This record gives sequence, structure tokens and C-alpha cells, in this order.
Amino acid sequence: MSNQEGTRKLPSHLSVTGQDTADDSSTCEHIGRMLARISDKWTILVVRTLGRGPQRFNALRREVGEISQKMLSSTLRDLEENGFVTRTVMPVIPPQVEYALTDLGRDFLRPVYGLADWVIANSSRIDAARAFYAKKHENE
Amino acid sequence: MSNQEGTRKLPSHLSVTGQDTADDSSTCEHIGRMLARISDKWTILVVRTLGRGPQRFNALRREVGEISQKMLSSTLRDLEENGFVTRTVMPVIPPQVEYALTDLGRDFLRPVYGLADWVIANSSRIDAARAFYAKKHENE
DNA sequence: CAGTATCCTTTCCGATACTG
DNA sequence: CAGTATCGGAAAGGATACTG
Repeated sequence: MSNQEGTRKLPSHLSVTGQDTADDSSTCEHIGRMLARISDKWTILVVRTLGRGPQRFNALRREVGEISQKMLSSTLRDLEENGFVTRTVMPVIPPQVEYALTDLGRDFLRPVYGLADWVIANSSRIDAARAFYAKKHENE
Repeated sequence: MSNQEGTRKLPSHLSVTGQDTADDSSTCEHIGRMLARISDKWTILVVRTLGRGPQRFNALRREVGEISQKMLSSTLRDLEENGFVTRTVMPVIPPQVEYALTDLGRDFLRPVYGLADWVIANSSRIDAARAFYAKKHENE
């Protein structure tokens, strides 16, 4: 079941999910389960922020933005469970807990940056599209 | 730009936009709003599926997988509102409605494939990490 | 400081029924 | 075929209080 790709076969610039791939429903559901675990807003933002370096809890919270302590702690717990971050408790008083990306988490940084950069670069296009859509449907 | 913790080495993963640390407060929230609109599981899967070509509603539904008609229609409406897809109604009986990516949607395909490909390529690593985490915390 | 526990409101989402 | 409308349970998520 565990089909770790031992041979580094990086296909091409085109995606392995392209049209030539047999993409049956089980594959799709598998992708769906994985995506459900990692493709939410807070996960992306937290990973992206941790990409700038290890952070302690409250510093991380300030840097991420408007995240509640509940969401940050649960997001970090999920990230730790999925092997993306490590949680290191320093035995001092007051306690310090440092979060850092693992190798897997740093690898994940690549698609995360890809997504975040795209959003930053194209947010004005989205805003324009939304304004256009709103104007077109304002009489409904 | 200045890091208050001295000369910590920032991992300069190349950002397409060249954004490093200039997004502390408002930009981060802006990214968050955008991410909240497009980074959910169904949006990613639907865009990825539409990347293989225009599709009608039920064909799309079968191809995406276990998505309800409610979620598919609302996801498609959001995608249309954000300017990622067009909705074309063919005036025939029975009605046919074709969904296709816009230019913006096709651009979005690149980070979406990046994310989906990464998930496919690394799901076994995530599974392994989860198993390890579960074993480590089984006595709790 | 770094959380957990609890309450409570909001939102999500599936199921079902109905429409052009 | 391609949806919308409505209901109800489940889950997400914020606010507050409390703990080592």
C-alpha cells in the first residue's frame, strides 16, 4: 500500500495530474482526504509563517494575524500530527515552546508559497472579477 | 526588513512576488481572506478536474468524486463569482450547462496542480508521520 | 507563557423534495 | 438535466475562564 517513490522520477514541467493520468475515483478520494487535512486557510498561513523560521506560540500568533489561540493550537497540533512541524518545550519558567518545520514541512513550503504567491499576485484580478459579477447580478 | 533577533538566516525560498517580510498585518489578513475563498478541498478538486477540459454538471460531479450536488453547485457559484469559471447554458431540452475555466482559472491551475501533485507525491510520508505520531501518543 | 476546558453561536453539509 | 429550497444534525470557530 505504501508506494513510496524510491526512484526520483520527476515527470516534467507539466503535472502528473494532467489529462494522461488514470485518475480513478479512489485516487480522487485519496487526494480529497489529504487536501482536507492540509488545504485550509489557517494551515496554509501558519506553514507559510513558519517558513520564515522557528517561532514560539504567541510570536507566531501575532505574525499570522487574526487567529484565535484555539485555532492556532489546534492547527499546530494537526500539523504536528501530520509530521509538518516539531514542538519543542524548553524547561524554563515561564515555559517556552518553539515550533519549527520538519523536512516534510519545508518540502510542503514549496506548494504553499506557490499558492500564497499566486494569491498575492492575482488578488486584484479576483477583486475585479467579483466587482464585475456583483454589478452584473445587482438586479436580482 | 530588519529581523529583531539578530542575524537569523531567513530561508530565502524564492517568492515569485519577491515578498519577504513586508506583509505583517494587513497584507496577511488580505491573504487570509483570499485563501479562505479558494483554499478549501472542493474548490481545489473542482478546479483541478476542470483543468482537464470543460464539463457539464453531472459529468463533473461524477469525475470529482464524492461531492453532493449542493456542494458542487455552491462551489461552482463561488468559482464563477471569483472569476475562475464560466457558466454557459445551452438553450436545448433537456438543458445543458457547461462549466469551463477562464483565463484566471487556468492561471490558478498552476498552484493548484502544485498542491495536488505534492499531496499525491507525499501522501505516504504523511501517512508514515501520522502512524509514528499515533504510536508515540498511544498511551494517553 | 502556553496552553486546555467550556459554552455558545455560526456555518457547513447531506438528505429530501420540488422546479424549469 | 441542472439545478433551487428547506430542514436538521454535525462541525467549525470565537469568547471567556482557568491551569501548570
